[in-house]
This record gives sequence, C-alpha cells and structure tokens, in this order.
Amino acid sequence: MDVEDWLTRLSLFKEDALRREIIDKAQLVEIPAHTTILREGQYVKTIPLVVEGVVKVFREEGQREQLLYYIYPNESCIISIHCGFNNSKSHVKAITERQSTLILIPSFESATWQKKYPSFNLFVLNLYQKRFDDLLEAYDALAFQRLDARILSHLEMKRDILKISSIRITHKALADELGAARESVSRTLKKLESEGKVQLQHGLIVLLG
Amino acid sequence: MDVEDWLTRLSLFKEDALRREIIDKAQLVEIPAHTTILREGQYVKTIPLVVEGVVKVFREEGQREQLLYYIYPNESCIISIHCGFNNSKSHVKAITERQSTLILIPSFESATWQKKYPSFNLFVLNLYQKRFDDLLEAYDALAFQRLDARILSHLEMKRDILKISSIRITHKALADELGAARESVSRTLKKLESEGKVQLQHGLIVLLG
DNA sequence: CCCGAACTGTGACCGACGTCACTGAAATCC
DNA sequence: GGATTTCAGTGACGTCGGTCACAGTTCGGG
Repeated sequence: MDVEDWLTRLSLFKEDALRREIIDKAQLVEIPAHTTILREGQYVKTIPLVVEGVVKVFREEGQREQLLYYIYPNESCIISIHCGFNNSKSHVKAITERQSTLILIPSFESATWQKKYPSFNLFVLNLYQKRFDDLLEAYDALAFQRLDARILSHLEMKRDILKISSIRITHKALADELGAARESVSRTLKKLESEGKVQLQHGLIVLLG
Repeated sequence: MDVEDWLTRLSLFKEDALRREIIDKAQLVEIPAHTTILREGQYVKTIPLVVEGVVKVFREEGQREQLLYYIYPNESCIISIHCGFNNSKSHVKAITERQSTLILIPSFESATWQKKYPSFNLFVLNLYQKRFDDLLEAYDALAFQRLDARILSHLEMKRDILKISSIRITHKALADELGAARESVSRTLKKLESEGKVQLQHGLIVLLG
C-alpha cells in the first residue's frame, strides 16, 4: 500500500489535482506503538493523517497527563493543522497507542489547499467539529463527573471502539489516561466490581451489563 | 445603526453578494443584560454575531455551571454554527453579560455560504480555531490549576479585556464563572490579598502587580 | 437615616482523591 | 522453577474545595 492506494481507499479527497499534490508531497510512514509523534512546544510541519492504528493526544504537565482524545483511522490531528495555520507551537503531546500507519502531509500547503479544494476544506472543518465535541466532552467529564463515572465511560468508549468488552489495560495506564492516581483507580475499580459493573483480572477489565 | 452599518464597520465579510444576503435575511437585536440567548437542548436556528456587549457561554449541570468562554464584539458562537451544521442540539447555555447588540443570522444558510463565499468560510474557520484554543485553555485550568491560580488568571483575563485593573464583580458571580463555591472563592481571595496580589473592596477587586 | 437585601467573612465539617508505604500476586525470564 | 519485575490491593493520612450555618458589612431605596 502506498499513499495513492490509501487515498483511494479513504475517499476523503475528491479532486484529482488535490490527490496528485498529496501523493507528490506526502509520505507514508509506519510507526511502532508508543512512539511520540508530536511533542509539546514543537513547531508543527506536517499533518499526520492516520490510516491504520490509533494515536492518543493529551496534555502533559509535570507528572500528570490528561487525555484529550484519540485519533482513529481516517482522521487527523486538528492541532497540527491548527498550529500549521497560526504558525504556533503545539501545547499537546501525541503518541501512537499501537503500531500505526500515517500519511504525513506537509502543513504549509494546507491554507492554500483549503481555498483551492472544497473537499480539503470540508475535511478540516469536519475535523474541527469532531475535536470540538470531543474536547467539550472531556471538559464536561472533568468538571462534573466523579472518578467512578469517568472510568466507566472511558472503558465503554474503549469497548465501542475496539468492539470487545474485555479491555486489556493495566490500572496504571488507565489512571494515566484519566489523569488520576493509580491507587484511586484500583480502589474505584474494586468498587465497580462489587457493584457488578465490571469484572477484574490481571491486566484485564471486563465490562458487564 | 442597522445591519448594513455594522457589517461595513466589522469588515468581516468581503463579498458584496454575501453582505446583501445577510442584510436581507438577518436581523439586528438589542438584548438586555443577563438574558438567555441559547439554552441547553435547544435546536439552533440562528448564528448570533455579537457587535456590541459580551455574551457568556457555559455548561450547566445541576446547580453548578462551568464557563467555557466569552464572545466579544466581532465574534460569534461557534456552537450555534456547529449545531446548525449537524442539526444537533446545543449542550451549552449562553447569556448576555451586559446589554448587547447582536446580528441574528439564520443558520440554515451557513453551509451554502461557506461554499460560496471565502470570507464566510474563513470566518467560521477562525472561530473554530479561537474557540478550540479557549476550550483547551479552560480544560487545562480545570485539569492542572488550583483555585488560587484559576481565580488570578481569570481576573487577569478580565482585566486585559476591559483594560481596567479594577474589576467590578461579586464573589458569588466570580465563583459561578469558575464553577466553584462562593465561600472558597472568598477565602481564596482573602489569601491572595494577604499575598499582595489583589486588593478587595465591596463588589470590587483590584489587581496589583 | 433606617431597614432589608445583597454581599462578605469565618468556623466546623465532610467527601473525593492524591500520596506514601507497604504487602501480596502474576507474569516473565533465565 | 526460583528470581525479578510488573501489577494489584490496602491502610493511613493530607489537602483541596464543597456544604452548612451564621455573623458582620455595605448598599440602596423609601
């Protein structure tokens, strides 16, 4: 599979001229799991379009991290586009959650392409919309929900995406994603288990109900 | 001042045809302070473009509210556009902070206008960018900052906008904007006063330093 | 100028969650 | 199959901020 194959499959960009420009200027990369693809304070020169795998985007401060959202196939990181536009630094970090395939599109073209190609403009716009929703949801969770509810909905989200109700994750990793302490997560999971909402095994959480 | 006058003054929309469409279909309204212009669960039919005054946008859940951002002159609420686009319900509330003048633009046109008029497209895009930043900042504050820091930066933000370092606000109102309890805000303000960072008078907070 | 309403200050208390310090259990690796 | 690393469970305790209950202060209108 090369860039052209993926573009055809994604059918995100309608105009032939746009596809040709992307094929010409973008490169396809395979990235192993748990690799940083965007760090804080970095100027962003490419838009990473995820075609396979998952990328996690989060804020980091000191020891704590706070998940913003995940990027799934067919999507990209709005923040890259955002920073490319404003020529500003990134305030977030992005790492691959597992082995992933990305198309790296140079971002300096994006403003031009948005003017020239309606489908590229729509792509960016849809992305902003989606991320805005994601962010609003994340904000909401932080502002109004307690840890038990946050854990549960986080797990449900994972289940819906992976389409498996047995989620392979350690308490530590879960805690990190939620910006919480491992001990609190362990305790809360125990509570959820006693309430019959999950079932716990070593390195594995099974959602019930 | 009518819609046409304001549009000329704002110089946000370049195309004559677009301006004519807006003048034709939009209406200018004066809204008193503290009036709800968008409530939760409502389908949104108009884009409120603020030309004078300030509008506060926030999430509400039970008794607590949580500020998302303010809309100042020349800006609009991205959520209205967002909901118009997806024909989805609003998840936020918006109220005027003071007497405000708005241009209400019917939102069902917005998708068309974005295709037809570059300046309208840019307007929407810039709005998404700005709000995305605002939201990210709000999220950050919630995730990583304690009340004293949040109060201080909130006040500084107000100062920068109003260009006055004496901010006329009650502790209750400030607490609401931060989604905190009044007593905590009062106590924290006292602490900030003893640290020489602010000066307190009845209904007034003066930023020092 | 007085009274009631709105605003502010403060103590007592509590709940949620973070931190520290362990212990025990599973998994992994020679 | 023991040793080591990683993961999970748990008690003790601290901190931040919310809630409750009131008291004191300031303001604005009749």
